[in-house]
Amino acid sequence: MLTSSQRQLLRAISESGPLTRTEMAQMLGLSKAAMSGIARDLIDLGVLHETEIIYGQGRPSVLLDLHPECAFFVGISLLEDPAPMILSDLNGKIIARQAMPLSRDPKVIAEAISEGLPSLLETHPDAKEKLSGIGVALSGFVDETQAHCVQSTLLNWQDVPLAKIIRERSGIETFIENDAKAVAVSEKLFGSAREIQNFSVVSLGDGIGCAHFIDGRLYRGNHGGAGEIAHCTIEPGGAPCRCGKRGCLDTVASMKAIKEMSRAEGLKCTSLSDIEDEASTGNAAAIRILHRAGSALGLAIANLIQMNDPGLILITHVEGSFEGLFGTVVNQAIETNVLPRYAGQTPIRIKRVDGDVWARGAASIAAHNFLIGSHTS
Amino acid sequence: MLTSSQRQLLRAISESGPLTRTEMAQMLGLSKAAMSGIARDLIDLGVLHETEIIYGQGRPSVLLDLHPECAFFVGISLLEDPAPMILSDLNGKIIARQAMPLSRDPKVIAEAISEGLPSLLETHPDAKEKLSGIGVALSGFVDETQAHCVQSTLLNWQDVPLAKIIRERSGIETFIENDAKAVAVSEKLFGSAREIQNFSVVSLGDGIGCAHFIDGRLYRGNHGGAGEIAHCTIEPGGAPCRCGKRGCLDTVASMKAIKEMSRAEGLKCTSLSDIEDEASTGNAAAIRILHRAGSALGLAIANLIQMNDPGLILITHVEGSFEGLFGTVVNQAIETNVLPRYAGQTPIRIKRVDGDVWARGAASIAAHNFLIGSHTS
DNA sequence: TTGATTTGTTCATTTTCTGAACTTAGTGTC
DNA sequence: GACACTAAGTTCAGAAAATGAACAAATCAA
Repeated sequence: MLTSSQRQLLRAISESGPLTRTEMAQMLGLSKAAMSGIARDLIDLGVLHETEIIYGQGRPSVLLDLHPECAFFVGISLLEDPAPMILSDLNGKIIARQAMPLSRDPKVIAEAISEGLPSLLETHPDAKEKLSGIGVALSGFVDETQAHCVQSTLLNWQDVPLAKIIRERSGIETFIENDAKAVAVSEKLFGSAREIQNFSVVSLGDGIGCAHFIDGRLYRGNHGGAGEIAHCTIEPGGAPCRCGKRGCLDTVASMKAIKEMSRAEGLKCTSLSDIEDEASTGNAAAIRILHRAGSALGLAIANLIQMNDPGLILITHVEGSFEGLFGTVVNQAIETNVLPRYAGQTPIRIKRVDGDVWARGAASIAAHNFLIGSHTS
Repeated sequence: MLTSSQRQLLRAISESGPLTRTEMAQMLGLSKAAMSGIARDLIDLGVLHETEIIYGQGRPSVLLDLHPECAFFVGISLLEDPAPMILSDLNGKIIARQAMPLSRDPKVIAEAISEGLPSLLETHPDAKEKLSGIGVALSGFVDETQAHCVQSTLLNWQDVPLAKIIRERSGIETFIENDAKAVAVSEKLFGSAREIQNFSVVSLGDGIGCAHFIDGRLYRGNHGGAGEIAHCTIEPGGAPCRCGKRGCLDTVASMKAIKEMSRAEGLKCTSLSDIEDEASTGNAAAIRILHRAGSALGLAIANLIQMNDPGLILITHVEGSFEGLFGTVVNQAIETNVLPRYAGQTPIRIKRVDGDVWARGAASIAAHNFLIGSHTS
């Protein structure tokens, strides 16, 4: 078990990248003497290692960084069938990847994970010994201990103690998390939001997910529902949504909605690019659909900016690109719906992600618990 | 200066009310031995005192509570002219109240405060000696050190180091804060949100303000702009707003907007009750106005709930009441725009506040800095 | 009255951090 | 190349904060 100071240090390095001992001492507000000891302990534990030597005036300083292979993590996404299962190191690098059948029965899932583990761990000589946690990403609400799935429509679950079941079957520390929140954590740990304390991730796929980091910590909300942007009412009195109300963002701007609207207009559409292509040739229906979806998403994001004033909005998307009409409309809708004095002040970063997002996010949940712990401040 | 443990303890008592030493030890995760010493020190300092004795099995336990008169605070609201100036104790009780002329010149403000202080402090024998801070509430953006006013349209300020100016002139520790955020802090310290970690305050007056507490701390946002709900677009393409864009919540649901719309319809309206009265007699224009305003506010609050999943929404209002049509429409709009599975899960509390809100909020900023400090976690 | 029970205190010990002096390993200058 | 100069990192004695175990205190229950 790590001490509180050791955790703080790991967190600082995770945010800032490699640091010298003197920098670390300043950041944590500790003396050089104390820092010296903490660093020595973490080096002895194999968690930190010396990397570069920086020459300047005076004695050269030594950069310390996390040792990427001091711990390994397994991430599993329960959002796809078959469910991807990856092995990652402390840098978020994917070392191996395999799949397991998806099930709705928690015990069957635990069994499948346990059976898949040996072959996954075989891919790296140290992985088995240094496996430090399993993370699972799923669609639904998760409690703040990252152990219980409170509710999942997709999996038809109510109060399932999934983490405990997997932990007992596999013997490995396990944490679960909502899909969008897992992606946010992976962006904070491994991605482009490392040093940012307040940011929101909006993940655009078949559905729309969102999660907030506030003051450097994932904000889960009082019932685990923070970031449920998909069911914000964007078109009052609009199309009925599967959630029971009308005009949700999900009914207009999710990929599923875009595809459905296209089909209704007689356009063939298997991905965003299909409609973008149609729109670029001047097809009025395609243009209308993209405008409607883009304006809705932009408005929702603008409202998010107004409400929470994040330091960054990170939009992740799987399909197509943001170079076309859709992206343009989204950006413009954000601009026109944000307080003019603020417009452009909040960076919007677009990131195309691959099929590993969810599994990588899941692994980052385990990594986060290893590095920083869940209940620290 | 207080130690970190002492601060944590004060925070816990401020949230939970009086506690026994054993309860405190459990809450902070400390040993009884450590707690014993910390409590003794704070009692010696006059900050804590023993109140009630609880009899049960075993040795009776002693409740410790904050000593209300261990510190006094001055709160000033720069939102009204003349500017109210109050003296409050650590319970938020207003001990004395006076006023000073409002000015846009920071130096004149500092001067007026310093000149007003002696007569204010005279009202209580200990106040002068135990004055622990001045808090100032204003309309505008404030930096995270609560010292600089980054921008204020109302006062026509840009980067004014108001806290420093007042501190230098008066010799008293001073902090400034945005109006809505100050109200949120006073609700957390003195009001009905004491024990709640995640909540949002929506203050309805001539304008609409909003502020969030997240994980027990005021969330200021990356540019101090968190909670700018008034300029969320609620009616896309709607009425032009003084901020430069269109359809802001402020143009439909603020008291100012309601009054203006009423006037445009030929209704005389000096307060919310006037239109409520008209509506109750069946006046179609009045009903229309209240419906429009109420739906807009309700939608904005519903979106807030979806985005942030707070544990409580506290709506504060000065004029009229929420018993009439307006309140009904607001509540209904919230219900219909929140994910049905969640509807009713987030408590909405309505609170009518008096003319002291802003000044009390200002005082609570000083009290918060005394009790908890600004940069603790 | 006696035992059970739980709060709160005391004190020796451990853990964690600090401050000051010191060592180390370079740069810059003559 | 010898010299001062500079800044990083280490060492070590001592301060500060927390712990654990034993104990004193104050009640209830039988």
